Amino acid sequence: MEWVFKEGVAIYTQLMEQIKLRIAGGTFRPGEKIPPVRELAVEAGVNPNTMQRALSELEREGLLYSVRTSGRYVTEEEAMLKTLQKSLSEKFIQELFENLNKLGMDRGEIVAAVAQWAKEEQ
Amino acid sequence: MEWVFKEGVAIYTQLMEQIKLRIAGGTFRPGEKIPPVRELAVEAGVNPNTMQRALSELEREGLLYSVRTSGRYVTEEEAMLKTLQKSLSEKFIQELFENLNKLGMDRGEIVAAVAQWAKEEQ
Amino acid sequence: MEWVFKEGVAIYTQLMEQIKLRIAGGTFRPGEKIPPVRELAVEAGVNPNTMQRALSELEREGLLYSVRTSGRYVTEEEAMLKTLQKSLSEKFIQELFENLNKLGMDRGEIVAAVAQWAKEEQ
Amino acid sequence: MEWVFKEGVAIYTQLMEQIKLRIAGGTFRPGEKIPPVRELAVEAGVNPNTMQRALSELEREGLLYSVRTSGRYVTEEEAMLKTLQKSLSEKFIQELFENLNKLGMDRGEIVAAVAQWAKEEQ
DNA sequence: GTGGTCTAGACCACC
DNA sequence: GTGGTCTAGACCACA
Repeated sequence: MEWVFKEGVAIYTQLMEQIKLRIAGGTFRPGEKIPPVRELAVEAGVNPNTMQRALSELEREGLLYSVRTSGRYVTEEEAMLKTLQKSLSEKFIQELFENLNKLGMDRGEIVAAVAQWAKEEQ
Repeated sequence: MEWVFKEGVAIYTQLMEQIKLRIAGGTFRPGEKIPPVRELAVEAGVNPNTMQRALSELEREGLLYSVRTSGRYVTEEEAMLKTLQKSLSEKFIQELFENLNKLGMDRGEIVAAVAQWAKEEQ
Repeated sequence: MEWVFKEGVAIYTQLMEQIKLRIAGGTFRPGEKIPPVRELAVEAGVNPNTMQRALSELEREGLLYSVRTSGRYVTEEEAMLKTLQKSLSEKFIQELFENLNKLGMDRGEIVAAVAQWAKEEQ
Repeated sequence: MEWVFKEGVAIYTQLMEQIKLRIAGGTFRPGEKIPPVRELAVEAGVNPNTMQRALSELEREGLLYSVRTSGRYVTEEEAMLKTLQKSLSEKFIQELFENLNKLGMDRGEIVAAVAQWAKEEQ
């Protein structure tokens, strides 16, 4: 995974997004331990405090929980993970519609184009 | 339009993307004159040289052409614009599939979700 | 107001408590602007980041809100402030009962002692 | 009992307070031997000299007395213990009034709130 | 070695 | 000058 940040958007927010993706995508599985703060910070090329903040916020949202002296773990609540997947996928789809709308495509055309793409690509 | 840049990606490349969007989306119409380099540079909060490079590259790609002492214009070649729209929309669609694949969705599910979204949102 | 901290309890938590007291006690009135982070930090003899964290948490709790480039303000929601007062006063009373229980006094004795104190002191 | 200290207040003073609480609360009973200095010091996570000072001061106040080669004992004078209990409880009550005054409650309200609390809590 | 906290100092956007 | 963010580096408690 490559970490590319956008200027003008708080880095810790973007870190949260990336980690959410890993959770929703199954790179970090329910109940599993995730790498220590410092390791994730190094991987992302970011100060440990910044990564710490991102993880703390995710903890507050209930996606992670931390065990003192042991590590951080992904929540085991299926409902929460389902919700996360749903919200992320809807976000992506919404962005697609916004972008393609800008290109002058209407709903029908977008749905058709997506279906076509799915059929053509191997 | 807001300009948000990604760290670690050449800015002129990102400028090109944004301008392509404006052309494909009709903000800059075929045959129309686009704002002067300096104006675009100020708007984007970027050095005029950087914007200049982005525009030159777009000229090389044939999307723009410049008329000495007059300014830069959007190409009038319909085919080129069609191609641009097509490539941009395919890029967006491809990204959608990549992202939703990460979330564990297969093609069928993605197409269904997109169709569903188009139906539900007012 | 003197700032005395307890070892073994996160300072930012104690800062939150003190500021809550000021809000509930009317030192910081509803809708009013509170002093800037840096000023409060100096007053408390604490790093600005620490005070910042305390204030951010209070914001998350809804007791404060911040206006960029202007300052931080106390919420105007009466209900929230009422709740704060209630919870603080109950906390104090509960602590009193705990302490006096340790001294071997039962409820009746405690209530009597409090009533007595109120009568005697000028 | 957990030992939590306040920064900016002499530790031996705080140790005295805690030990007074144990005496008044009956953890250390009249005439009983209390644990050796070193043990108390370890328990409190404090230098033995500091604990020694706290105990000496309590001796000066008459709450403890030491028997050479044997150890330290809690005083058996009932009057003294009664006084201690009284002063501690009054201190707690006074603090309550101070805190609730800050919240804008007057004496009547405070007494009422305390009585109410005693009635409601199981 | 883990998460958690704190400090010191810096930079940014906004007005 | 305001709030907000980020870095670098340090210390702590816990097991």
